[in-house]
Amino acid sequence: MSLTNKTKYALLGVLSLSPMSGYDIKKFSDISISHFWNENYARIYPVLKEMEKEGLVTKITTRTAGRPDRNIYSITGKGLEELNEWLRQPIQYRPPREELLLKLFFSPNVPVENLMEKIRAEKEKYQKLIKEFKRIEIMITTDKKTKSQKGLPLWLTTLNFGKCHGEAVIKWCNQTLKTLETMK
Amino acid sequence: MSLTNKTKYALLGVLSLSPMSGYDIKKFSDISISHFWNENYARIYPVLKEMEKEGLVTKITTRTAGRPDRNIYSITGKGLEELNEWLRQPIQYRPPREELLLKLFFSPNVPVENLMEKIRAEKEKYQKLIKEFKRIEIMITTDKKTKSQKGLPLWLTTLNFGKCHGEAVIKWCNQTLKTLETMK
DNA sequence: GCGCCCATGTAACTAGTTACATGATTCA
DNA sequence: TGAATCATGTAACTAGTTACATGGGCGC
Repeated sequence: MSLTNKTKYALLGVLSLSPMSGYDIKKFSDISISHFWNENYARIYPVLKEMEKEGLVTKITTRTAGRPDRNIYSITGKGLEELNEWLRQPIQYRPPREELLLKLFFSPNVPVENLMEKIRAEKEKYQKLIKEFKRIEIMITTDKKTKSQKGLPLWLTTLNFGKCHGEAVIKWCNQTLKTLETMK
Repeated sequence: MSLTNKTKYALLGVLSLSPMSGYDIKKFSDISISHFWNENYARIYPVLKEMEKEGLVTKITTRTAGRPDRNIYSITGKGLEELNEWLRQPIQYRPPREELLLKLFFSPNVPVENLMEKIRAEKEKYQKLIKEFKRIEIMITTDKKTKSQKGLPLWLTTLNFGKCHGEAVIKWCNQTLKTLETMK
């Protein structure tokens, strides 16, 4: 157990909900966890293969006429164990890389209007995101498939994180725009 | 101009404040920008060499008895130009990877107490950080060397980001702890 | 006819981390 | 006496991105 290959655990997490192909995993993660976690095909396919070797998942290939074959992966008992073991471990934080703050920090000679442009873009980005989070919240608390799922309270918790975080960023943007205004 | 090698721009940014050795850059960034940007020696030294080749910095080696040689790098006109060009570009966002949220999302079968432990740790982490930010704010607005610097208002802005963000996380932690309490 | 969707994958690359090596000096 | 600081660097590795290749089906 390495604990460092996070892609592995993300895939195990998705497969713990339902058996899926690599393609399905990508689509599912794009609509469910992409606001806080991202995976792409170039990682998904090789890692699925590795996991099969390790006995964490099993593969069944299905054929449909006129469609490419699908490799459906199911999580095994061993996979569930490894996932749960990882879930219980404390969070490992990675060094932050906030490009916006890095740029701001070194920008005393950049025209204030350019900085304000960036802050406005940031604000708009989060305004849209918050709307998106609200839409998702309504969707998953309404949809029959999701609203009775055991995971729902925790899913709402991750959405709430997005909301709190977004509101904080917008607040900061407003304060920063005021500060920049005085620097004109 | 690649725009993708962010380490390069971080180093140019630091060197735009003052000529420094790789070692100095590391120490400086650890105390000034490490809360939102991190660099380590294994990147700093090779990137400084590349930048010298590109004519973005120049190197002077100084000797002091009983000390290792120091390679002092100074930013050139070309380096300043490239830095400023980059600073004006819009922010490039990287795909998020929030391990805490990823774990939460897939944790319906993890004991609630374990989840609360994680949230409490997160809350404590940010409480400490906010204290640290306050300390830094007092320091840089008091210290003679920093308080009259042109960059000060922007530095305070990055600190304020940390404060807003930290407060939001703590708020979310409190709400989440309440939710988890009802799931016991 | 064009472009998107389905579906799997590889190659080549860039970014970033960890561990190691050296060796004198200073401080507890 | 042992740990930390000064100072530079390399090797080996892991993580992650971008671009490419394949080829039928389907909607506009």
